[in-house]
Amino acid sequence: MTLPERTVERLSEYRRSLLQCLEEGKTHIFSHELADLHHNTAVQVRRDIMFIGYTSMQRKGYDLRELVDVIGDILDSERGLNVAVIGIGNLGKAVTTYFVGKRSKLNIIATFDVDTTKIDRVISGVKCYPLSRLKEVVEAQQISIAILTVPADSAAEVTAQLVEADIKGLMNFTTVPLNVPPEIYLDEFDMITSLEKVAYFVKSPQN
Amino acid sequence: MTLPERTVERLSEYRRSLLQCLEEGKTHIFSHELADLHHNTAVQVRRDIMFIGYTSMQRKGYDLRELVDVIGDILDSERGLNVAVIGIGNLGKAVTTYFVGKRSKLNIIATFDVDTTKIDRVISGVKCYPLSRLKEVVEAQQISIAILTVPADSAAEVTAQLVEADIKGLMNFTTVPLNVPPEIYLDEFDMITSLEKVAYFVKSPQN
DNA sequence: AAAATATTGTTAATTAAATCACAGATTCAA
DNA sequence: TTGAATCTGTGATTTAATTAACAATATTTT
Ligand SMILES: NC(=O)c1ccc[n+]([C@@H]2O[C@H](COP(=O)([O-])OP(=O)(O)OC[C@H]3O[C@@H](n4cnc5c(N)ncnc54)[C@H](O)[C@@H]3O)[C@@H](O)[C@H]2O)c1
Ligand SMILES: NC(=O)c1ccc[n+]([C@@H]2O[C@H](COP(=O)([O-])OP(=O)(O)OC[C@H]3O[C@@H](n4cnc5c(N)ncnc54)[C@H](O)[C@@H]3O)[C@@H](O)[C@H]2O)c1
Repeated sequence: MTLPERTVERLSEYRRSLLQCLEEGKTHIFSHELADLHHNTAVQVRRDIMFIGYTSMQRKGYDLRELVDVIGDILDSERGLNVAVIGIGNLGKAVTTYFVGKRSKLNIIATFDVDTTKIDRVISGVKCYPLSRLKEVVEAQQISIAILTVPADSAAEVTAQLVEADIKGLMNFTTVPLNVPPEIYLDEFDMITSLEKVAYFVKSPQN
Repeated sequence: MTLPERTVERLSEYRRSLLQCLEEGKTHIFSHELADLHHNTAVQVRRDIMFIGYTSMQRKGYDLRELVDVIGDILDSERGLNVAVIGIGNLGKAVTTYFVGKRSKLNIIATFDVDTTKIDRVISGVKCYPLSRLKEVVEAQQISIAILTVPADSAAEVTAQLVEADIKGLMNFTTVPLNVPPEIYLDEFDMITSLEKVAYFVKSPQN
């Protein structure tokens, strides 16, 4: 059984808050507390947790450590997944720098570019390969996820190469919608849309 | 009447494709063509367009120019909205550089930081102010939207200042969920969640 | 100019997501 | 040790979003 997309997102968000609470020395949390940390209701939290089959200590709230582990069992791959960043410009660099070392189960282990001045450079310990070696490196290093940060006008072409290289999941930062076969999971991570949405709701408030 | 959030997002996406088609010299587009460009069905496209009250030339498809204008009437504010980027590190810099000059109705006109070495520096023509002048500058320059790219551990505090400065909309790039009063529109633009979602669906494919 | 075709706009049906409502479990207070 | 209070887990219900179905209309073909 696969979970609803929104539930997966919320679980990822919950986990971060839970880890934060653990660091602060807490051991348990109530559904309404977790709800308050997110923009969410206690029922929704309980429903999400029900989905993953975890049950709490009655009346004590959820055990933070246990819940974090259960979410990990759901979200993470046991051996972790390897990730590559394609196009190491302003955004690609920021993303790489930021992510390296953050999530133990998602490792950025390679970057790719066509700019010869960037090739072989190392950013936060991650080496930049020429795009021409994409397929070879993806295979050798078992990379399953690509983060696409190339210019919009090469996005389609590079995506074709990623498909060819047998990538399994793709997070698209560019502003053009991509086309991939259905077995590849694609997330359109679109800043312009999000900003325009904010602008719309600023202009036309809900209530 | 305000539109459903998802419809607003799709309209923003459609517009970009429509502008692209215009540049390529096309004048009309069918609902199924627009659907194919996005990950979407023709019915959904027609429904979205119905929402905004535009009707096509029967059988000729939608007039690109007209449709772009109608979407503009819905999404854009007549005089445009002013935007500030808060925290001009790796990500803030990338975002600022990228957005400046892109959308005519959304203008990044100021950035803010606490790092004295960054203050007064100009990035892509946009000046960096000390955060202490936030309220003053927001008011003077009529800034209504903030893009938050400060470190996670100062996010809450800076957000309080943004609320105090009477910002109307907020796009949060940090990894902590924020709390703002309900009249402020908040978009949690969360890369970690998106990447973890990709990882989950790579691990557990849908079909 | 009749028939076949293609496309929209919209009502109705379906599906998915969120919320309500409440029984059961546990704790606390007296 | 009874009763009130608190919190979870979940069936039932509601709401929201998507999809199906099709009449209406314009265009093309014969
Ligand atoms: N910077 C942002 O905040 C931002 C916001 C929204 C969208 N985007 C999108 O993200 C993408 C990257 O933005 P950026 O600001 O980092 O641009 P950039 O120009 O700084 O970086 C692009 C990088 O891609 C490399 N590149 C070019 N063609 C390539 C190819 N075929 N294969 C591999 N690498 C290639 C370039 O050498 C460069 O290093 C763009 O598509 C942009 O639309 C960026
Ligand atoms: N870089 C990424 O790709 C990425 C990805 C996901 C999330 N994020 C989040 O975005 C935020 C920024 O990331 P980054 O990589 O650009 O970090 P960064 O350290 O490069 O930049 C942070 C900037 O904020 C400034 N700053 C610090 N405190 C401030 C304050 N109180 N007010 C104003 N400015 C302040 C710093 O001087 C610095 O210029 C972080 O919260 C991070 O969690 C970044």
